Amino acid sequence: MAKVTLQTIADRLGVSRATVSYAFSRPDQVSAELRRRVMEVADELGYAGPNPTARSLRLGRAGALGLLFSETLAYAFADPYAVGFFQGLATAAEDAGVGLLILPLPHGDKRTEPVRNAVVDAFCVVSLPDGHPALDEVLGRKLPVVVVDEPYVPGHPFLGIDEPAAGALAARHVLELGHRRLGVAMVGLHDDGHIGWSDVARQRAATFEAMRGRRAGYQAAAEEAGVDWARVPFYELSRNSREAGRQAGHALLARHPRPTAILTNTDVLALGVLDAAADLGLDVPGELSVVGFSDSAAQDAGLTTIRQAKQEIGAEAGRLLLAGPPARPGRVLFPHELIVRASTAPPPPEQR
Amino acid sequence: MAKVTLQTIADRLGVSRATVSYAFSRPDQVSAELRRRVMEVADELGYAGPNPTARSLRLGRAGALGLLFSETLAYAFADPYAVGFFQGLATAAEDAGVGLLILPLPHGDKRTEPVRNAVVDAFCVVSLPDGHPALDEVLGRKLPVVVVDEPYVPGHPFLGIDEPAAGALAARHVLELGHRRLGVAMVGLHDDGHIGWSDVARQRAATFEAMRGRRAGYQAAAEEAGVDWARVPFYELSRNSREAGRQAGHALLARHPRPTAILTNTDVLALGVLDAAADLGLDVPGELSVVGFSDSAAQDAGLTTIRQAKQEIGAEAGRLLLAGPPARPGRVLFPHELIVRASTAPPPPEQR
DNA sequence: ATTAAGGTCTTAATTGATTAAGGAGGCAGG
DNA sequence: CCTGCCTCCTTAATCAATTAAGACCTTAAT
Repeated sequence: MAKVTLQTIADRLGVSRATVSYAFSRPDQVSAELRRRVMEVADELGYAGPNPTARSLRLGRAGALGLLFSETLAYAFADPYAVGFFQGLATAAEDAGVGLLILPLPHGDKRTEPVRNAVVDAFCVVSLPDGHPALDEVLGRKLPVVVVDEPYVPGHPFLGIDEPAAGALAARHVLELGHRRLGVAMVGLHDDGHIGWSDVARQRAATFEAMRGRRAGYQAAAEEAGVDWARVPFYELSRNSREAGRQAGHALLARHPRPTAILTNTDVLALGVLDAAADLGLDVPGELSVVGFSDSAAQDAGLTTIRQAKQEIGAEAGRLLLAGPPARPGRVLFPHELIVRASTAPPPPEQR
Repeated sequence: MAKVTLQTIADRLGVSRATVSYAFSRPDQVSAELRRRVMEVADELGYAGPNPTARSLRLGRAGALGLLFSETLAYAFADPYAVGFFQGLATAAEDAGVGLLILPLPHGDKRTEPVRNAVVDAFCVVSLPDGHPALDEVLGRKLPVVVVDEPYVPGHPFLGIDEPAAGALAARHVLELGHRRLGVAMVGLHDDGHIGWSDVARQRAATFEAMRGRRAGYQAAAEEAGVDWARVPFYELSRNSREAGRQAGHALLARHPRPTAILTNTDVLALGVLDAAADLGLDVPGELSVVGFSDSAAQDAGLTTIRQAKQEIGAEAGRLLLAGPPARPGRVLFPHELIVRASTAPPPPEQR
């Protein structure tokens, strides 16, 4: 019951290892009769087929794409946006017949061996904070890399949306409806677990590039409309969950004067804000407007949101990595659009 | 710019390859000075670090777990139950510092090379139909395997719930409330894309073992309560989506006499049935009771459902595969429980 | 009969590392 | 001075395959 290799079979049959290899991988190179006997002996010995690792080594292809998420996987898959992206990527991988190796980013510490030891042909990096050690590790592997959403790495393809523009689009929507008392709830700005109010300095210091840009878009649109951003209550979350959104909603809606429009970072958060509004008996959109982001969980709730092509981004990432070398570096920005549903309307008249 | 290996560095420095290997993997075996020079030259040559494939071959460990879903990945991740399971598994993998290699099951045909060539230490198989060729391929690899949900493979650990009991529990709940006019909407019985009514013969011939068992539980409970199962309208779906559930709901609710209780296979389907009820202006639970399954998307909608420990199952699967050999075969059944929420109530009095 | 062409199998190089065992040199203790 | 023990490095086996090139034999064409 020891290890069975090609050689074991070859010895049994008194032929060379090469012949057995051919019998498996190139049947026409071997007589039908011998091939039959090879298979017979293989079966008898319980041979598991040519060892994929050895094969990979010899062929120089791993047959897998490495995938790196910033978050714990358990958390990433709770986010409909991530799931959408993942579906796109998975489809591309499927079409190419390669696997998707999901790499863990160990919790707090910087143990990055999984990245160093990953048997993959290329990496797809999604939403890593600036300067995350795993990114260096990935770049050190000298394999093709594409980055999705953040951070932009000069010299490698980047896929995402124009975050400042998208943020501004969301903000401008409520501003144009006449809102002046804004509130913001955002997740994924920093990596430090902070939950609560953030001043402008902290907002600008966000370590996640995409969210930093999105927020800058909010601010730009607000200031363009004459709103003093420093006065806009800004609640930061560390988890993207409906419950977190509700918490932020309660915090924001307890302010005096109460915001008439709340911008959120994700649809899931927006749903939580809607919950908070419901808790307080506030009419949406009559007394409060809420805007989500991603159009990932917005439809059923009638949420106004920014739609981004998550699946397309995933599919394109896969294509770039699987189509060989000519993936030229630079940012590829995908379209986004404002989807107006039933969660936004002009502010009540008495609110100006 | 050719390939840089340990040997390249060794040659440059006039030392042996082994020394360079030690410099990377066992710093204490080499003088600090030499190690410094090794790193320097490695840097200079753009060495990407010890080749993981070669390393894997030599060490005999792949550092990854293979994961096989029956469905297209794009589809699997639309299912909250699958996501929950996956979270559990991912957490276990993360703790062990191994990756998760998601393998594509090519669409229609039986191209199973991805399974044959997967560089993994073990396989986790989830919800494959009876006799799926990929399963044979997996077993042929002679690696540790655990099967989740289906199909049971003698000689390998199996994780899941007691499906017939869980199905019976769901059915008995509405039967005990007094319902006699049942309707059923199920997905994932067959692999053939069929959508529409199914007679008992077809129901029993389902190729997915778990769903077959669950359905048998429904039937057993119904007959126990004196309901003629052959008369219970049974609508089969091929996709687990809210839209599919709505379609089934409309079909079932158009029957005369109209069912007063609808059992569904998944929470997502149940949500769709609720949509259909809303379309028809039916009061739930006043005029119609609906039961979901999995407690994966039921909470917000106030859905009565069967809760199963998805994450625990995933975590346990990971543990079994990563803890080495002593995973003894046999079925491990996880607990399930009935969660009664606001979607079930006694039938309206005039309905008997 | 000679040569060419196939068909079938073998030889041997190659893929890129890890690691047990051993050798050389330096230093301290007896 | 000899011995033993380190420290640092080398030798060489090993992991399990793939594949170009060549050897050998048979058959068919010229």
